[in-house]
Order: sequence, then C-alpha cells, then structure tokens
Amino acid sequence: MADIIQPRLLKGFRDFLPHAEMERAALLEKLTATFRSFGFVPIDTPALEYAEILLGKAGGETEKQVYRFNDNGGRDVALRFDLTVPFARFMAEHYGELYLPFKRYHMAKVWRGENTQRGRYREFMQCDFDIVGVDTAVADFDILATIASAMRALGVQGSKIHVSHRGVFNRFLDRAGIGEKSVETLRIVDKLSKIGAEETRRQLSELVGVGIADEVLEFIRPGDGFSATLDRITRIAGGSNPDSDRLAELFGMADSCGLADSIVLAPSITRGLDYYTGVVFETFLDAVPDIGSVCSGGRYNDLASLYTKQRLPGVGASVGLDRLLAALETTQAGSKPAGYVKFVIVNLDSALAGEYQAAAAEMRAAGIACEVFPETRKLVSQYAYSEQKGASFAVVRGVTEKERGVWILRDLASRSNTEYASLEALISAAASEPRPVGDTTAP
RNA sequence: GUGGAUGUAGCUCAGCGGUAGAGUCCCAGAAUGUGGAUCUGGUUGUCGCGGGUUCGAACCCCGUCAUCCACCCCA
Repeated sequence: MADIIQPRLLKGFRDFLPHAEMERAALLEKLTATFRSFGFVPIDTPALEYAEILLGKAGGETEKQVYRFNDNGGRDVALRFDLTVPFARFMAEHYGELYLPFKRYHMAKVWRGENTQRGRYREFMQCDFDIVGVDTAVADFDILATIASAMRALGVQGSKIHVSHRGVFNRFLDRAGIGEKSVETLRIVDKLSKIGAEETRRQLSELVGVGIADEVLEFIRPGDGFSATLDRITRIAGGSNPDSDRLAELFGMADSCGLADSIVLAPSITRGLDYYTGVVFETFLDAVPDIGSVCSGGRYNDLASLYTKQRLPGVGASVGLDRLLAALETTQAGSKPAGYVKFVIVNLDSALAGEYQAAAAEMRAAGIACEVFPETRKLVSQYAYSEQKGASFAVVRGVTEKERGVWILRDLASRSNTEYASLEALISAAASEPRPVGDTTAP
C-alpha cells in the first residue's frame, strides 16, 4: 500500500473553492467589460522570463522577493512579480508591430516571495491598464475615468480617487532645498494617513529640520476642495507651472463629466515607487478606507528605456483584486451569488434518461443553463444538490408524471410545485419568472 | 526578513498531564415519491507535522509547517 502524500499548500498560495472563484470571476468579467468600453485591448505575457529582463532595474527590496531559479537548461529565470516590467519588454519587443497610443489591459497572476498577511499573498492577481505613447491630460483623465467607471460597475457604493502630482511635489522640495532627500521625504509623507500628523512631523523634523518639516506638512495638509488645495500647493511650490496646470486640466474634465465629487486632490499621496514622474493616484472605498488603496497608479516618463531607445511615456493603474474582494466582502456580507445553472432536472428513473437529456437540450436551446442529475437518488438529496448549485428550480418528472402527461416545476426557494402540460409551457413560465435568482438571505 | 499570537470533528469552539468533548452540520428512522418544526438513534478526529520529557502528552519542552497581527514594503 502506497503512503498517502499529505495534501498541502505553499505559504501564501491559495486554492479557490467554487463560491470564491465565482465571485472572483464575476469581478474580472465586470472589469473586462469596463476596460473594453474604454477601448483597452487585452494582451498576455509569459509567467516565466529571463531574470535579467525582469530584474533589470529592480532594487534590493524587489530582488529579494522575486522567485528566481535555474531551469533544466541552466537558464537564469524568474517568475514575473508585476505586470509593468513584462509590459515594458513587450512594448520594446513588438514596437514595430504596434500602433501608438497603445491602450492595453492585462489581468494575470504575479508572484512575490514576501511575508504574508491578510489580503497579501505570494501569488495574487493584478489587473493593469495603461495608455502608452502619449503624455496628455486626456490620457491621464482616461485612466481616472476608467477607475471611476470600474468602481461603479463593481457595485461599490462610494469611492474617492486621491490624486496628486509628483512634479509639483518635487518643485516644492527643490524650492525648500531638500531635493536630494526627496525619496526619504516621500516615503515618510506617504505614511501620513497611517502614522498621523504628529509622528509624520517628528520623522520629518529628524530628516530635514523642524522649519522645513512644517512646510512639508503645510504642503500635504488635506485641503478644502480641489481648486483651493491646488492653489495652495502651487503657491508653496513656487507659483504657476505646467504640472499644476495638468492637475487643473484633469479636474476640469472631471467636472465636465460629473466626476468632480469622486476626485480628491491629496498632496500627501505620492506612491512609494520611484518610477512615477507625473500624476499619481490611489482609490479608497468610503465604506472601508482602512483597507487601503484598491486601485493605484500614475504617470511614468519612460516605460521601456531598459529595452529600447524609443521613448514611451505612459499612464496606467492597477486594481488590487484580492484587496478589493476583501473590501467587498465586508460591505456585501452574506450575499450569495446566483449559480451558473438555473435548472436541475431531477433524475427519478433511469428508464427516462433519454427524456431528461432531451429536456435539457431543449432548455439550453432556449438559452437556459441547466443540468441533469447524474444518477437516480432520492428527491431530498437531489433538491439539496440543486440548492448547492444555486439553481432556482428543479424539474421533476417520473413515470407517474409521464403517465399523467405533466411536468412539475419546483421552486426551490418557496418549495412549491406547479404542474405544466408540456415542457414548453414549463420553460416559458419559468422564463417569465420575475423572482431574482439566488435569494437565500431570508431567515 | 524581524517580533508577537494561534493551529482539537466539515464549521464555531471547550478541554491544558490520566479512556478526546459540546453546539452546529451530516446520516438513518418515526412519514414506503416531495427538503423547513419535533423526537429517537448514529458517524464524525493522523488533537497541524516531527522529535523529546513522563508510567502516561491534545496539554510540558524543542524543532518544523501554516494562519493571523505589527514592522518593512506593497496590490
């Protein structure tokens, strides 16, 4: 007798049971529809690439997190840790075959060997969308509008996109004479909402001195409105400049589209990553702000400079699918998604197997998802199965019903039966049934 | 990577040196083809895994794996 191998999973890697995977799939479908409605096209790239390609610009932190090994041919390879670096390689590789501006979306798994936590895993899904080849306010706004649209499509009650501009911040830093400490300053500032104003002030004072720390705090102070805040940071940064103008343009477009309320100018958000050069943004849900940003991104000057001499400016964002799922779970607790199948054809007699299959075929032809229970089992068990599958109805027909010439439609939620003289009558009656599917929340 | 907490039935948890338990769920029957109340009976298990101490370990010790929390960083 062979020893049983203990079934187990690697730290930070997960299985998805049908219920969870159906929720995830539903989310991806909504995002896909949104991206397509804005003109983004899909691409895919390999999970595994030459380590040299993926790690080209990576700093110490990233490098430690990358899954890297030698393949059987001795090649130095690594699993992708985000979708942006492979995208850069992709653009350089296919530059001649593509048109600009290029708008793509890419939803795929990435891997990072970092320590796990709630909502943070070693294998997780990223949903990126970018516009490369242009550096305009229109492109920036397109990304913001896509985010807002996606949030609406996902059924999020309320969300705010916090926007800022790296350029304006850098002007301010240069003016304050701490340009060379920009990276450290940005890192501290980025934590404002987490550690509070006092702690931010203390850390900043340590880095640049009390006077300048106060200036920084004044710069990042939450404002009273987009325009007022923009005026203030522009003044502190030394007056009118193209970056402030870009922000004003963005807000103008948002206002025209009725999105002014969804967008907040938040000078304290700067994004940790240093490759952003223009607007940066993070998206927070009104209901669960403490879960963090569910969609972040920004503008970068040069996407693919490591792989090509072509200059490719771009702007894009990434939806944190797992975090978003966690957030939606807290706001829509207890909701059970409808099953894929609406009908289960109960199997009462193996002599009627052909009839069951014919009925199923007819229903599918009518556009109704259904399945035949695959063995004769007692009714209780078949009803329970049907409910597990999220079906609304069971179709019951045994020898007695056949003799009587009837089809029984059982409403699984109300547990009531209705008889029909023909399958066609049953189908049309069920098709006009207004009751929403999957309503199992009632006590 | 650093520090802390936790792993017992499918689920929620109790037990903390002396025969593994409760609730729930599930199964069977009272109702021989129609699931929800009630009653009766029944099954739940490598006590995360591997060592050690002990007459005896779910319990104490060491290691290990996993989860959660904080730091770090990020999606």
